Amino acid sequence: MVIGMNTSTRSATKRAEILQVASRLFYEQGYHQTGVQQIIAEAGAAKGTFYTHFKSKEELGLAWLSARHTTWNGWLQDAIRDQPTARGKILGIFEFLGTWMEDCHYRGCAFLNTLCEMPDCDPAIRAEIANHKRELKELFQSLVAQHQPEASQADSQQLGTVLFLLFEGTLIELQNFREPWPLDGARQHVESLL
Amino acid sequence: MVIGMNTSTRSATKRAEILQVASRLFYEQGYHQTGVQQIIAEAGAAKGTFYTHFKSKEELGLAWLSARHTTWNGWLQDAIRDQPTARGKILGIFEFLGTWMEDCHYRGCAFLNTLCEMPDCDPAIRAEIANHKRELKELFQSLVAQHQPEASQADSQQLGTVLFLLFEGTLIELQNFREPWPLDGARQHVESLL
DNA sequence: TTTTGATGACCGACCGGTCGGTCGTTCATC
DNA sequence: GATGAACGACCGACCGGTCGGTCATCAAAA
Repeated sequence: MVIGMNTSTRSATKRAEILQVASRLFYEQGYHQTGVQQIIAEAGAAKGTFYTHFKSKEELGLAWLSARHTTWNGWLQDAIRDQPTARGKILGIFEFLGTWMEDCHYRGCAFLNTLCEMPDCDPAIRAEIANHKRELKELFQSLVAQHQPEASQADSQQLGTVLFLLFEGTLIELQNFREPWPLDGARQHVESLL
Repeated sequence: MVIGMNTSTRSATKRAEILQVASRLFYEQGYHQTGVQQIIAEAGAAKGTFYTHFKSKEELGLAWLSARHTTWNGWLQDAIRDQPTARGKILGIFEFLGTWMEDCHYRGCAFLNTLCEMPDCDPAIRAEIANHKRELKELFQSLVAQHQPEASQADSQQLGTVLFLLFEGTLIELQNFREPWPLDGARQHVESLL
């Protein structure tokens, strides 16, 4: 029993180690710039071990994005959980951009980076990216609906969409310019809208 | 004289052919997904010819973005030139997104794609990308200033920044979802702002 | 006017290295 | 003995880049 757990633990650990190292490298260097050899070297695994856990590099990429979705949403929820109002939560999402950007490893959104990097990738990867962004858009829309309960659903969805698009634009331009003004401009506009 | 011109013409043509083919492939497949071998094969050139005209693949990438800046700005100017008012021009920029997206080869913004693809690239490439976006932001800001001559410069710059960020978010989400709703949402918001 | 030598665009074989992926083997666990 | 995780040598293809050489052009020498 205990030994059996050790076995599966070792296996699970190896797979997890590979995934963890790959996640860091994919994010920091990009998917195409990161080779399987580098991943296994830094994870201390052999080539064969890699391919017992992942049938291809692309499947590892998909596992990375899938895990990243959970991780990133956790960060976001941590950042806005303590905000009592919907308005505070919406502004908190933009504030979160600021703290995230200050991270020395900030390299923008993993999903957008992958989207831009892989024009004709596996449909499963495209779906993972679209799903991540769709959920974020719907978060904005539901928060707007909370903040403006008297508004029509169409109006809430419209404003939520705009906030989402503004967030995405801010995200990408923070990555581009590495300066705080996109966030300042977006924050000010959002405050005036709500 | 004439023969001399033929010589330089032939050279210029070869270089131009390589650059033209590379521009298409870089945009459609991405920079890293496109190899020098494929470029020269489709351009009908030899490896050595490539390296007489470009000292490296990266220099070709820079030449691509530099030319793309001119080309894309030309498209944009063509799209908004006939608009008599600043408001019309601003809305025209967003309309331009729609016609651009309908292009069967639409793959988003070459500059953002390259930014996302190359986290630690040549500073000259980063500068080319930042410059392209800076000019677009300033176009929005100057159009806002024309549209609201009574507003303070700070207010014009603020609104121009927001329009720019909204444009960028729309751009990237059109690429992501390949659906018209991001553009519809952005257009509606811009109309209500102006 | 003809010959010659320098120039440089163009060519394609070739370089070392890396790519993603396979496979036969070892070895711990049950 | 059976199972399967872990290993690492190995595969062909491709990567960006180099290099020796051909040939057309053209200015200078004969």
